[in-house]
Amino acid sequence: MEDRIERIKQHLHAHNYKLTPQREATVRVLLEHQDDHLSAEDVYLLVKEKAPEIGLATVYRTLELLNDLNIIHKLNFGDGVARYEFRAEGAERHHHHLICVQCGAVDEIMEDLLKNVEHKVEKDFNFKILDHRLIFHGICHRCQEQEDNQPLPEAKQAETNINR
Amino acid sequence: MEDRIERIKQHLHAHNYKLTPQREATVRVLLEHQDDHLSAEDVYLLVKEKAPEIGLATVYRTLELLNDLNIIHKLNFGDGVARYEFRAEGAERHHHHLICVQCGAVDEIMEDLLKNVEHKVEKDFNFKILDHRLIFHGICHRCQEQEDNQPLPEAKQAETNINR
DNA sequence: CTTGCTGCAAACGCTTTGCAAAGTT
DNA sequence: AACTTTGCAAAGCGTTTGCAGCAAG
Repeated sequence: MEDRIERIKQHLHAHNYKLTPQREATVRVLLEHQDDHLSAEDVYLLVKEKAPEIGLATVYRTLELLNDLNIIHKLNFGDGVARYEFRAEGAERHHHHLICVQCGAVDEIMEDLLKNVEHKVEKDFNFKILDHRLIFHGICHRCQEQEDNQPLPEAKQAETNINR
Repeated sequence: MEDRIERIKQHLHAHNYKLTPQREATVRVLLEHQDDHLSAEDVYLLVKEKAPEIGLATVYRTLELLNDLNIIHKLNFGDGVARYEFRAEGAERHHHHLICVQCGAVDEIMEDLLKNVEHKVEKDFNFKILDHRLIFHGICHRCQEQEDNQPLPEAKQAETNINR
């Protein structure tokens, strides 16, 4: 944790940026919620608990900075809100997201399943791939179990509502 | 073309909606630009050429309606603008998008490359897949050729700028 | 004459920006 | 002193909504 912060500090310094208290607080919140895909507003509210004087604009600026420096990753699940997650340090390639259309949960697949597909695309279309995004929409295992046990008459709508 | 319009008309009637002149004009624009991934604003401007009195709100409402009826497909490439494309009538499964980060072009792959990957995900994660989205970011074959011939000093930035 | 559809303008939610004050070197 | 960074408020953007008028069965 602390060593992670230290490395990020170095990273910022290397690009002539400072790890101000506000930035550090933001980084800590992100580190503590690595699996949560927080929106800027989420981050703002969490940072406010530690540093109540921080402004929303600063959070946005910090997130943009961290994204530009490739420290975090800006995600877009199509619901009109940007979400942010830490980028794995080991420079591992991608992971993918499973979005449940019933409860809105976002799970992750940590393997890169697309090696073969990528090769095929690069060859067939002569397209040099730099990055890819793969999102599955469906029903998560938790909701499937619920359905089996107690088939609710009115399905409760997801809070993360894609392409509504 | 005309028969396609007629079928859409039936489709609307079946759900108690009318194919008004404004809606028809919008559908025609979409039909004429099936490969273009138009934004709502794009559609609006094109429709205006034929029906200058139309309002932007009507275009939005029409696009939402057509999307709800599964006649068109709302897409999100992560640049903060919704884009729309016609859904293949033959109920073919998915296709994927290749977005060039240099010129902003959006090409399509018409095959579904993910059959195997889907099976694996459904089995390994017990996640019932309803839909998926796969987007590759990279350099399209056109820009690659340009680069080879005349390596420009300052790369011209794409107009479709993802996660800027 | 009831119902749906439209255009306009205002409102909306998320994000960015201008600016003066505060902090850092 | 020169330069970042900050918080606030205002503006920006794409999109949605309220409403009065219009169109159509």
